[in-house]
Amino acid sequence: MNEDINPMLRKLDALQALSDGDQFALKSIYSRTIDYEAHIDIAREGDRVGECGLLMSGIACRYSMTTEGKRQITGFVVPGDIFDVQSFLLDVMDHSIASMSACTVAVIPHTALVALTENSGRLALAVWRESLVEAATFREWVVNVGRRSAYQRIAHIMCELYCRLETVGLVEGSTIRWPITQSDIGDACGLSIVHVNRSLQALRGNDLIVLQNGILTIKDWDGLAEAGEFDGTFLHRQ
Amino acid sequence: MNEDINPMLRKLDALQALSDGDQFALKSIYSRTIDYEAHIDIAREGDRVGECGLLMSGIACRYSMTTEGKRQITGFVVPGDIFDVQSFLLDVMDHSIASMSACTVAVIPHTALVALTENSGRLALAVWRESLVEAATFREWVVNVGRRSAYQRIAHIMCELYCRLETVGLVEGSTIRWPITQSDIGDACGLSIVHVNRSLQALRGNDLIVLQNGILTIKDWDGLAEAGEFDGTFLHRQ
DNA sequence: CGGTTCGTTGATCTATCTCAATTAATGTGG
DNA sequence: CCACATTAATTGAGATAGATCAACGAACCG
Repeated sequence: MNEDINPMLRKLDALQALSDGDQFALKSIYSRTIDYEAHIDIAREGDRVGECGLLMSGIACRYSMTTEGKRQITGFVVPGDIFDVQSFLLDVMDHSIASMSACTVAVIPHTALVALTENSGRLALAVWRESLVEAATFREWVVNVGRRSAYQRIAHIMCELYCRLETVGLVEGSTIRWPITQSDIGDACGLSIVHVNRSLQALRGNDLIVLQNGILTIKDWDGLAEAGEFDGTFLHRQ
Repeated sequence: MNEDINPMLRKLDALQALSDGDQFALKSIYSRTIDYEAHIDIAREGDRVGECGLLMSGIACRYSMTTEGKRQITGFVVPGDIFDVQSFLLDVMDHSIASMSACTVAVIPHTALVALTENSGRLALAVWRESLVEAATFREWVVNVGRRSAYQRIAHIMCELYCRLETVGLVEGSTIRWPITQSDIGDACGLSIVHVNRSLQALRGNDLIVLQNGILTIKDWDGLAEAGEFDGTFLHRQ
C-alpha cells in the first residue's frame, strides 16, 4: 500500500467502502503532491480552481474574512480529508484554505473526480458522505460559537480535533500535535486573544489539558468533553 | 408541469441541469406529501429516517439543543430545498428540523435517491451541488455568529432569506413572509430575545426594514446588505 | 374572557473586548 | 553563536455589547 495515502484509506476502510478495485482507483486519482510551509494560503476566496486536494500530512483550516477585517476560521482540515470538493461543482471559492503547520497536499484533478463518479459509484458516495459529515461539523461550529461560553468553545474544538486525528491514527497516548496559536483559537471560536489566553489558563487550572510547544495532551478526556459539551455524534464515525 | 414541485424545478432550471427526462425523473421521486402546522418537529435528533424531504411550501429550520438547554438554529429551509439528504448516507440525525410556519413536505424515499444516482448522473450531481451550497451557508453562519455584532447578524440573515426566497419566486415587491419570532431570531443569531428586540428597533430606526404581522419589507436593500456585510457569493446562484 | 404566546421596556449585571505593556519564544543575518 | 527582529504568550485595567431579571401591554385563541 502506498504509505502516503494511508490516512484516507484508513478513514474509508472504517466505512467498509473499499474493494480492491476501489483501492486501486483511489491511489490513481491524484496526480502530484505539493508541500506548503506553515501559514500559507492553499486556496483563496475568489479562486476558480480546477482541482481539489487531499491533505496527506499537517493541519490546515478554512477561513473567511469579514468586511471589517476580522478573521473567522470555519473548520479544520486534517490528514485524510479531501478539501475543495465544492470547487468541483461550485464555480468559485467562497472561502480560503490555509496551512496551519507544514502540509503536504495531494492534488486531485476534477477530471479524476468525474471518472470516479462514473466508474465507482461506491467511492463517489464515500466522497459525498465525507462532504455531508463536513456539513454536520459546520453546524456543530454554529452551535459552538452561537451558544457556548469561551471556556466551552475551546474545550469543544480540542475534543473535535482529538477525535478526528484519532480516526486517522495521529494520536499518541492522549497527545496530539497542536500547531494552533492562541490567535487561531480566537479566530476559530469567535473570541479575542486575551480571552483565549485566560480561558486556556482555566482549562489548565482544572487539570484538563497540558498545552505547550505545539503539543496538546488531554489529561482528563471525560472532564474536557463535559466542559465542552462534546458529543461526537456529528462526526458520524462508525 | 406539476404546480407543487415548482420551486425546486425553478431552482434546478437555473442550474440548467434539467433535460426533459430529468424533469420526469424528478416528478416521480416523491411518494406522498405531508402537511405540518407551525412549530412542529419534522425530524428529531437521534432519528433514523429512511427518507428525505422536499419542502414544497412554508419555512422550516434546522436546530440543535445544547446540554444546558439552549437552542441554536443552524439554518433555514425554504421551498425547493431538499433536506435530510444527509440521512441518505449518514446513519442517524445529528440535529432536528422544525416547521416555522405551516409547511408542506414531499417525501422522497432513499430508494428513489439511489435510483436517481444510478439513472441520472446529472440530477445526482445537482442534488450533491445543493448540499455543497448548504455547507457553504453553514460556514457563512459560523462567520455571522462568530464575528458580527447583533445588529449585523440580524441584517445578514434577513438578506440571506430574502435572496433564497427570491430564487424560488417568493418575493413580492421587496416583501417576504417572515414567520420567524424574535425568539427564533435570537436562536439563529446566538442572541437573547431582549437584545434582538432592541436591535430590530435599530434596524427600523435606520429605515432599513419594516417588520410586522409576519411580513418583512426591505425598504433599503443596499443599506441592509451593507449593515449585514451581506455578499451572496456563498449562495452560488447563477 | 381567561390563557398563552409574542413583543416591549427598564434596570442591573457580567462575560468578553479593547488598549497597553511586558515577557517568552522563535527565527535570522552577520 | 550572538544581537536583533518578529511572533506568540501573558498580565493588568478599564470599557461595553449583550445577558439576565422582572414587569407589562398587545395580539391571538379556544
